[in-house]
Amino acid sequence: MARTSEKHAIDHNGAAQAELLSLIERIERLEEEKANIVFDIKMVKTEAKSRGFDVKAIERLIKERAESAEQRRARRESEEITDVYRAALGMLDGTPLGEAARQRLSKDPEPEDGPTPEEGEAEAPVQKATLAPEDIAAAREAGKTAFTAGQKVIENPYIAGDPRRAAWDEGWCHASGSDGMDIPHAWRRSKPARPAEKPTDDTPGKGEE
Amino acid sequence: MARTSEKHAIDHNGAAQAELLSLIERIERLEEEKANIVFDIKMVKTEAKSRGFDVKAIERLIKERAESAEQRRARRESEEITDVYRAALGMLDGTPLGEAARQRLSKDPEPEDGPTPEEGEAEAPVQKATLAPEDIAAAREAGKTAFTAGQKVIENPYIAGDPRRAAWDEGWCHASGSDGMDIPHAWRRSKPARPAEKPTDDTPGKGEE
Amino acid sequence: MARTSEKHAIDHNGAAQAELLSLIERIERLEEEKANIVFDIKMVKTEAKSRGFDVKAIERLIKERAESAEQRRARRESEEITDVYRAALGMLDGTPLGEAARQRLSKDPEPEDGPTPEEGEAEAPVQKATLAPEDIAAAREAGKTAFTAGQKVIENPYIAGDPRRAAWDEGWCHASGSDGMDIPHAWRRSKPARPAEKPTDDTPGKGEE
Amino acid sequence: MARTSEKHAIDHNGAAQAELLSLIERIERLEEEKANIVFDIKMVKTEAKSRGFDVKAIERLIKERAESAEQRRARRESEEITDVYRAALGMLDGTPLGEAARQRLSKDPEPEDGPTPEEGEAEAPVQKATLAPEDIAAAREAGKTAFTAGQKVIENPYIAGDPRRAAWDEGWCHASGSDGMDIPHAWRRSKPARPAEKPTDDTPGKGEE
DNA sequence: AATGCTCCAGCTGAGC
DNA sequence: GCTCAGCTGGAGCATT
Repeated sequence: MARTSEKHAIDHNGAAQAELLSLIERIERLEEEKANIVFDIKMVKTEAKSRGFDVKAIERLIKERAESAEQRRARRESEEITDVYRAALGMLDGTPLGEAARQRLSKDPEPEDGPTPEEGEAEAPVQKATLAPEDIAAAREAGKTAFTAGQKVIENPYIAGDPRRAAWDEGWCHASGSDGMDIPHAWRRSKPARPAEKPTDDTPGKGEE
Repeated sequence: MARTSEKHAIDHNGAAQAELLSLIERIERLEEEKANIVFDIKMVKTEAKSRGFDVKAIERLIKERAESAEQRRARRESEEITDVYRAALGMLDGTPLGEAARQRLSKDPEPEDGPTPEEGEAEAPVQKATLAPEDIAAAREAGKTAFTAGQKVIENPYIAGDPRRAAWDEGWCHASGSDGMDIPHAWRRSKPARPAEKPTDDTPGKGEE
Repeated sequence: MARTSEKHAIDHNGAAQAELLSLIERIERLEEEKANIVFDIKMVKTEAKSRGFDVKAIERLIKERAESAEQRRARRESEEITDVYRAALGMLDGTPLGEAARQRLSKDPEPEDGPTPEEGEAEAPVQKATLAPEDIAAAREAGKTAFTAGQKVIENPYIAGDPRRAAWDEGWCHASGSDGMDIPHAWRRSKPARPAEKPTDDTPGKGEE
Repeated sequence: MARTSEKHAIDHNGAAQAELLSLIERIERLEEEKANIVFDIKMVKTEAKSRGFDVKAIERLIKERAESAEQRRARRESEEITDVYRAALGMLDGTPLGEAARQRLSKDPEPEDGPTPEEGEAEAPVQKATLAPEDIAAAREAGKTAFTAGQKVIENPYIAGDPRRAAWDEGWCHASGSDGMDIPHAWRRSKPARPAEKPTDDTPGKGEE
């Protein structure tokens, strides 16, 4: 320990140790902060749960919100394809096709043959391209109005595949949230007695010829 | 196991070592087999990809097929709730509500007040309970017929929330697979030119007043 | 689009579905096999535990045994460095330096100044290079003899840093295993504090040799 | 959004949405902070690497430093047992037994037969219990002195199993760090090619108390 | 090609 | 006793 008289002994020699220690302590400090934050997150989730929200759903939403446009596109596409495959394997049981999968399936296999002129009939099956933004906006407003008028969300007049369907939904939901009364029941995690649970046909014969 | 008269060397002493070694070798053998299988799985996935399938979607399906009834129920519910929340936050942008979420939202907030008599109007919004299995089956057949007749999948006559909608879908899809021609284009992973992509406005202002 | 009567209808159409289903089922089959093996591995580990072995240690050994030479070298070096750092931070508390770290630390800081001729004194601190293989072998034999003579493993005459120290250890250990009686006590997981750990007999059936 | 005169306007309607959004945003905020910290940690590690430290070793040390006493004990024991097993399988090749494993192996197989009176001979194989703290301290000082006198770390006079061995090591290492000159060569990751690692002295500020 | 990063499943320890 | 959160280990993926 003697080591002569320099004052700067300690801050010079052993520089490597000091450096190492410094690095380690910096990391430890950061790890501690991180642990705090992780704890906070857990607390918020606990709170959410205690208020009746589905934490898993919240987590999924947060993930979606964080997605970049490209990631979102990729996820959407993958989900659509899953729907298509699911339909192919006869696994729909009870769950209708998602809209996007519907669109994908309805795509003409030989699109290069030209446009599909029969598009444009009855109710609303309109090509996205042919709809003006104001049509979309109108549908949104219609949805709001519908909610105000007491209509149900399932009374959306647009059929699947029509972009106005989504817009109407949004309008309805928005109105239900900010203009109507609180509709907490639909928001909460249901957990209603779990009436059936058992007699469900467990893992049915997957057989599919 | 003989272990008779020998100087008790190899088979007795070192019993612990032998035991240990045996255990380790058994595990190693199993690990090797496992590695082989993992490799095989990877190969199959590679093959699937090379044939144009979306491996991620396949993995999702395999997971679903392996689910127990309870797990399936839980997953479904969580997905529904996610939809509901997504709608609440105005994140639908382009994706209409899923059917289940629609049902959930349309549930009367005070179901204990009695049945909802106004149910039963126009097109097809029928309560699941009131539909006989033969109705479902009929819808399925109708779907098949519709496909044969050249109708598109988006022309499903049943509105969202009607269980026959899913049945019709299944019929249509089934027919499209086994009675129609092969429709590979819709099945394959699209990757079609990615026409837009471009100035993608990543993480747009999430602003939703 | 219809395309009705071709002969190759069934074996062509739905080809994509059939292909998809085939791929999925192949994967499922493999996954099942994998699950079986994973289960077997778990069983063996359970057995090992029930016989008093430390499963974590066994896993570590299996990993080491699977290592390539290069991986082994890398792991060793990283461990040495950890020792060196640990020493630097005064974290040795009770654990002496590992041999390798000792070597590393004893390396002359300025190796370019020339060889370190002062190497070769007293007890045994001999350079690896200067030791003939027969010296190593002799040390190994000495270890065996020492065990037979009732010496303890801590009576290894070679000092740290001498490669013969390891050889002697190996000889001693080998003798303790194959020439002596089984010495199970040292092999078993000690659990000294909690003397009885209750009459717990986890996974009971599993024979206790 | 109007929300003017209703009594149950802001604090009632849309309450669930607002609540949900609030929760989600709180989590997002925290996640963002967390991401920042994770990034910082990565940066520090990168810096450490660029200064020649072995990041993996640093991570290991941080983990050890964070361990509770019980965890530390458990880890130590598991490592010892690994050594013992390794020896049993003849995997020592080149690596002598660790001290702890040595101790464990030297434990009398039948401790219940009575105390081991032959303990206490020649050089230093002293029971921990019989060593006074001052003996340990003395060994530590001896280690320091030895370093000052130019001795090598491998010249530790205490044999394996003697607690003073570790103390001597600590003294030596401490002296090598704080009283000697910096001995960076032994500290650095050995990458022998890059002899100097530049005069890099990034981010010097970092308090060196 | 090799490395590092990220995600995911499976396991373990706590807590109601 | 059961669940559940945290964690470790591994596989896949992107990058250089």
